[in-house]
Amino acid sequence: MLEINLLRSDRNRIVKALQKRNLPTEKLELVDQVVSKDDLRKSLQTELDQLLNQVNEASKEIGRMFKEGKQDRANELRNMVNETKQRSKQLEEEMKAVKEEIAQLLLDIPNIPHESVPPGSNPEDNEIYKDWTKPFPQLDENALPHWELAEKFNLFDLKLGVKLTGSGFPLYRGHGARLQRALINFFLDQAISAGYEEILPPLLVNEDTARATGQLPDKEGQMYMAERDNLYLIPTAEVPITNIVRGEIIEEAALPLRMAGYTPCFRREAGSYGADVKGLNRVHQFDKVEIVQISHPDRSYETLEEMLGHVSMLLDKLELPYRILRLCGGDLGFTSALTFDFEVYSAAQSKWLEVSSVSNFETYQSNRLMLRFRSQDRKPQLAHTLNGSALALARVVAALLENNQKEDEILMPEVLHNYTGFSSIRI
RNA sequence: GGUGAGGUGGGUGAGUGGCUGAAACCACCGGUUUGCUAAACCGGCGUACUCUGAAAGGGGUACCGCGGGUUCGAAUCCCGCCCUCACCGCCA
Repeated sequence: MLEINLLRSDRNRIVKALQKRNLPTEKLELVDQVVSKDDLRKSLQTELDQLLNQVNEASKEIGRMFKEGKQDRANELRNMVNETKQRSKQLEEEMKAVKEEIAQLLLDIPNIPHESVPPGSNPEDNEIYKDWTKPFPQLDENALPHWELAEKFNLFDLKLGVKLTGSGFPLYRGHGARLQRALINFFLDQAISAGYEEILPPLLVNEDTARATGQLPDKEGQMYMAERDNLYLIPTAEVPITNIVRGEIIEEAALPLRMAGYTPCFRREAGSYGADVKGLNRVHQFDKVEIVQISHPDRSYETLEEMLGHVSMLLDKLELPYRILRLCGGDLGFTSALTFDFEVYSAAQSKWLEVSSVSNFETYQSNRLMLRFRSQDRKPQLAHTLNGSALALARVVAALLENNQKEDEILMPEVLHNYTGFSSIRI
């Protein structure tokens, strides 16, 4: 959520920045609606506070009267207070309603794009922030896409996944399973040496948690739910990890907080069929190591750079061709101020696959989370939150398999040898 | 799942209807003292909203797990929920 005070004090800049997202004009009008609703809220607040003050004062007086034995005067006051209370009850209800309306409106206003976000409405307008300049892997004419390699080398089985669960739930086996485990460990080790604290969070979260990071109410349909217990399967480790600091006030000296965690991720992802969802390109369950930072507002863009560096380093070590995109206004996530996507080139499909998304949410998340830090002048202030995938496994695996295939084996990048226990996959 | 006890500020913990936004102690911050450190002493020390003020500040309201209720008045009484601990049951 955006802060109302910001909408109030910097209205024109915000509306202008929001235009980059290609919002329909009625969305832009929400800004003014929120502010005027909030004006109403303020005046109700003032009036209500005054009434309650009257009640409090009178109640004290009644106590005194009783002590002094002035029953009549006390009863008089009692009647007066009862009247005042009726009015204050009304006001309270009005207040509650107005507050809910404001909250609802705020939920519909996306984050303000960073000034560097390019205008544009669809993925073609994303800016190539860093392109791949070296040659792509040269494959044989009869090179196979990863889902065929999987069959040939017995690495994962989508049909078995269907048998056990349903489509989009891959079952990895043999070298395929070991490669998953190797990548997870590799990514975690890299995060730890970059100073992240390793977190192994719960995979199911309650409603409060899902709400605080914005999965509810907007993306309710994207999550699997355990209805009997009112719990949600996490779509990303971002949800439990960011919620660790929900409602906290952190000492400034402790910033930045660096946390990283491996979890499976569950996504319902209704819709969309065809080539884009073949093999491991898009699945309902996949593994991911997520990195999260809680940063000082003055330094959050340095933090973002640092995280980009971390993800680049991982891909360099895996020897995968990749490019970095700066998302345009139209493609930018609802809650993000600036997002960079990492795409890996999967040579047999001749396709760029998104393997990481690194974002700075500025105070948009922390405002909802009530996540603050104590600044030098002792005043609590909203912190900035950032996160990124480092990395999502399924598509990395797709690219590794496709790019490194030889006639009767698939070579593993050197950095993984100690993790996999093998340097190539053979039949 | 059953029974019992309990959830108070950063921590320990007092508080069973008005004088309690909350004692005391610890931690923390500022000061005095001191060659330095420590001790001692003095002072400060929650959050949100709101009004007022140029600001410093001052006033008000709410918050003692969460939500409702009783009452002129609730941390304190009543109801529902959540959670923690102990014992029993079950269990990787």
